[in-house]
Amino acid sequence: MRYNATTSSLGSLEEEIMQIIWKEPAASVRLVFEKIKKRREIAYTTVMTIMSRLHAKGILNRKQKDGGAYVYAPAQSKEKFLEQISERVIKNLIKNCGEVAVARFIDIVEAGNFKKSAQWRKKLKKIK
Amino acid sequence: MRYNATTSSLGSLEEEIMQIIWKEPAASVRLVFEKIKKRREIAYTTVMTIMSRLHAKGILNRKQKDGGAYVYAPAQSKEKFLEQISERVIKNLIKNCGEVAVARFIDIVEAGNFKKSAQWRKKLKKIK
DNA sequence: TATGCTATACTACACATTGTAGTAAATTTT
DNA sequence: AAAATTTACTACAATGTGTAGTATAGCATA
Repeated sequence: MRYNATTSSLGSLEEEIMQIIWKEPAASVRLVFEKIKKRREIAYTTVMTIMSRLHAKGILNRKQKDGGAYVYAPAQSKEKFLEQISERVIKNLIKNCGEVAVARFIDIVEAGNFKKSAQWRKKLKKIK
Repeated sequence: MRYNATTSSLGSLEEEIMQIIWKEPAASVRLVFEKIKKRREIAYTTVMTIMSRLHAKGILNRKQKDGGAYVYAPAQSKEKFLEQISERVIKNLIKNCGEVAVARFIDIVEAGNFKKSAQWRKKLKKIK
């Protein structure tokens, strides 16, 4: 276990569940459970606990499907969520590491090849 | 307590101690203890425990001052250390958040004003 | 309507990390 | 040798996360 650390702000199971829910934005515990169960052994209640916690954290919304089981939905789109995390992580990183972080970032982006690189390349260009 | 999260990879006391040691790169527990003690109540052994852990993690080196107390020194310069953290955090962030992180980062840097902004601005320019 | 399946709530435990510090033993200083 | 310091060892609390059992409540069907 362990070694989320440093960024995602979600644990591994939390992450796994969110990935499922973003694809299936109105999911019951059962549904999520079944999907995970296909891959590995896990208890229904484990999934339920995590989804409850995600709800308690405001990451998942839920509503009762006329009296029945809860239907969970992401409180934010995946995009928005990742944006928030990015924002938090980056600001924190810059606060702690300052210029070093900025320099490092540029190097990494320079070196990496991303799918939509054209897009941010354009953005980078704008910064004279 | 708590709420380091997301970046520093060091706890608050660990951080505090490292800041002292980077300024005073050959410090005994006693010295660090005295500095912290000036500001707030803390036990000698608390400082010692953390410095031992920092040593166990490879963040601090130590050597015996001819038989006497340990003298601790940062294993890496502050610069190098921050660089490593930055590297780890950024790569992880990009892995998790991809383009979103890159875009967000650029916006944040654009908006912020840093001391040595000229320096990285020059770097940014190079990326056509 | 009684019974049983399903969902939910509640509770609990393990383990890692970090802050906190006491105690005992070793070593240095006086 | 006595006193003071340093270290090693141990311990505990709080938090976050993964894990899951149990009990209860509610719906569905026999």
